Amino acid sequence: MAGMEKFDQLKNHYKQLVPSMSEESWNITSSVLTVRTLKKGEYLVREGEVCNHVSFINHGLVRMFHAVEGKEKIIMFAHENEYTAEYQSFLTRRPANAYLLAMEDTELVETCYDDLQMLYQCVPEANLLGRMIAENLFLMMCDLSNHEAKSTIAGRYERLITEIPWLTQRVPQYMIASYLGITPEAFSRIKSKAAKKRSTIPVNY
Amino acid sequence: MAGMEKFDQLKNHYKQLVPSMSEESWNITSSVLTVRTLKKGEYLVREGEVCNHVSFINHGLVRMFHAVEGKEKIIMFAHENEYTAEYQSFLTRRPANAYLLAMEDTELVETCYDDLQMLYQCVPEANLLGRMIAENLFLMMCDLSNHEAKSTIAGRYERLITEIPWLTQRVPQYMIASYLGITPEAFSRIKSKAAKKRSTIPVNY
DNA sequence: CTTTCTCCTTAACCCAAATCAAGATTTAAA
DNA sequence: TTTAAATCTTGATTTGGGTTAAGGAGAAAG
Repeated sequence: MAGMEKFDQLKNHYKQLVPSMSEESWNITSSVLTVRTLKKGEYLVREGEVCNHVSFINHGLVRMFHAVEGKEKIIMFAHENEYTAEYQSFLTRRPANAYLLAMEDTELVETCYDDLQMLYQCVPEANLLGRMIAENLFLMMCDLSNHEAKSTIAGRYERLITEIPWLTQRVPQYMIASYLGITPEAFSRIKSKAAKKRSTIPVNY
Repeated sequence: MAGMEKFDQLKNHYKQLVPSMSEESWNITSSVLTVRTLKKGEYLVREGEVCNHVSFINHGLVRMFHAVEGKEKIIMFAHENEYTAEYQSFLTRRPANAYLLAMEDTELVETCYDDLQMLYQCVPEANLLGRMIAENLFLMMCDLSNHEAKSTIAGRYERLITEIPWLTQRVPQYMIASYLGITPEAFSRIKSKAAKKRSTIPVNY
């Protein structure tokens, strides 16, 4: 079947989570998958719409954000081999609270809501898989909340550049500022202070 | 069996989530449940420990908080007929980032990690149940994050007193302040302003 | 090569909330 | 009931980050 290889990344991901998954279960699963491509700047989901798909990112980069008083507050970034969705809306079937936007040309492998419910009924491994995906999403939210609660902005910045170095390569700084919950100006100040602190280490004349 | 009725609340909760659950599945499940009672002020989990149980609250009240610079930042409250755990630690088997503390004398019905994994293997409905619990936890985190992102402190306070009125009855205000992410002093001022605003409604002389 | 965006930086000023401090009020204990 | 502890309120001061504004550097487009 044409384009079958587009599901390979997702298949690998499934096999990692559930090594015991049968070929038959995979065949049923893959029969409801669809590929979608987005150009840089296109929306996956808009606030107010019901999010009807869970998407696995083959390649590309997506950001999720709230629009608050005309400005955007970025919640998260997602990239290759990760899932993305306004999963709250997807689960509750209620309008999304956030936007999802492709920041680069992006290829997705998607499952729609009804098909996923069908899989939960028909494929024995699906609930296990669904549990692991929900658990992972939950853990991600925890990490987010932990970092926001525990660190100063400066500390969170230090952590970000060491733990997610690719972010600073692929994302402009004003978006990182939004992700940290501050203005670009404040972010700029913090950066220069941090740099100054580093250079305060004693130097020989 | 002595104390069997202590599992009734949890059984009801399961039946609501998974009406099709068989008696046999319930019997296997209940065989790994244990009851624990805590006095007011006792810890369920301390930061740095691995959280080894998921707990269903029969009665009582629990708070979860981060310790940051000697002060506590409250993440959530949990009460009767809700689950509580440092679920991030429970899932990852890594040290907890937060404390869980009984704020009243509390009775819990618990499952330990190994038993739960066994249930996932042996009880067909368990993965479905586990998925629903993880999804619910995820949705709760989303709500939390949404409100923090979208509302002013004053707005979040208004929402709190209308949607969770029992909180103000059972929890001192300085803890509600911590939950909202502000100091008790700031909370006091916001409250008095909000009260003043209400009394500004035209009055006849 | 020059122009035009887009993005980043720096400075001056402002404000909401933190901090510091002192009382007042409520609750629990003795 | 009196005392002690915990909680809540109010005021004065400080401060981190927001806002506004203006200039600079890079990348893309012409």
